[in-house]
Amino acid sequence: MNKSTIDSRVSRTRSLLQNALLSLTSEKSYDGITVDDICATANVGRSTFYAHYTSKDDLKRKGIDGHLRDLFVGRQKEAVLAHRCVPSGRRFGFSLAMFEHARDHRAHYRALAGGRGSSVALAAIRQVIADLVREEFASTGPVTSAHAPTREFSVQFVVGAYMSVLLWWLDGGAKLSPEQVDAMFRHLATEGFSIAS
Amino acid sequence: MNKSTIDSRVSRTRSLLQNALLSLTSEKSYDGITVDDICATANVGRSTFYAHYTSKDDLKRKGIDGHLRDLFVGRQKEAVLAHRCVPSGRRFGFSLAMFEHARDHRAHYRALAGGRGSSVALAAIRQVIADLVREEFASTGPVTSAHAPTREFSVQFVVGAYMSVLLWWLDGGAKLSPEQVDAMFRHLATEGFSIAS
DNA sequence: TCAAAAGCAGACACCCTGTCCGAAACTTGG
DNA sequence: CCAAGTTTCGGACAGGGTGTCTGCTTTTGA
Repeated sequence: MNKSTIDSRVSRTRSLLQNALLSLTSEKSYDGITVDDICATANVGRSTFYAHYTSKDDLKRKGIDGHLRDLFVGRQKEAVLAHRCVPSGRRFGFSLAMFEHARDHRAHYRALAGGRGSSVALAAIRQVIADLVREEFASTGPVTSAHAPTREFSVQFVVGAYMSVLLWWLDGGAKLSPEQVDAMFRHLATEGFSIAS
Repeated sequence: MNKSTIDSRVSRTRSLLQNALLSLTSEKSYDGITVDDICATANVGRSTFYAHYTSKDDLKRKGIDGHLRDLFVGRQKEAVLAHRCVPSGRRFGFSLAMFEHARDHRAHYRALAGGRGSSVALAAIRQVIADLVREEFASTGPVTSAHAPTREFSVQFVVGAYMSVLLWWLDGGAKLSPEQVDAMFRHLATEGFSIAS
């Protein structure tokens, strides 16, 4: 049997488990969900669960990774491409794509990152963004300035700001368009609050 | 016996438990700490624990309430005062005071906000900062710009960035001085990542 | 068709939680 | 100082979740 092809049973099981977790998350808090709950909802044996994932967090993490990959592997290419085609013109190329994606999958985001419990999901999303930012900083070179913020400091700054406005935007119902929040974010990030009145 | 006076054994026990949780939080993640760990560290019987608190979270909550009060109610006044003394010259006046405060009470912050889990404490701290920022924006007037970020958007942006670098700084052992991180934060916040090479 | 891969149920040991109890230790008012 | 009232302690207990393992059944794909 070819190792590279995935047994249909495997993908079926994983899909069932992922969906089960997703649907359960909208019913109760993440912490309150047990592996048993997930298996019962998915109609999958508990031992089978552990044959695929090492823990509940693992399931969630892999699920998020997968979803984010879908979101980005397709999208990000565009975004990354966009900012690379205009290397000096468009910083934070991930921004717009991410906002759009968040709006399109608002329910997902709510379930995974919403409320307060699921710190795992938030951390995962944060991780993805942090990687994107680091990559961008690496390609555009470090920020040169008088006060010389550390590279990592800059990353934390941007990621924190981004996550904050992203969640705020979603919690508020995403009334502004992705383009609007993207513009505002990019403006503050590049220009800052300079009193250049 | 007067009900209002507290048995010395009671206050002793509670203090021991609070301190135990505090010191344990700097060793391992909050989730990884068990009631047994706390009791062992505090040299308190497990049944005694449950005579005072209903759960680990209860212990944390009651501790946070007390500590946050101590930490902020007194200090916050200073911080607010500080930025009012130099209203136009120094944006984000809370920044330095907050960094210093965080360093001085690092153990406390770790325990209260450490890792990522304890959303309760994080939310409380975040709230305090958000209020300070809002107040500052209100006094210095809105940011005028082409892309016109919402007032609240700006608040979320700054608070998110601040919390992010604050936690990053603390998690890394607070090796940089408060003055340094303050300078870096203020620089990025006011100037942004403008490519003004 | 048939061997390999995956699924399943259930048992197991382990850990953590929260409750309860009686005995021992302590605090405090008289 | 003493005795009553409290608190603490340690251990036992049931309940529930975790993660592993095993033998058996089903499904897959060549």
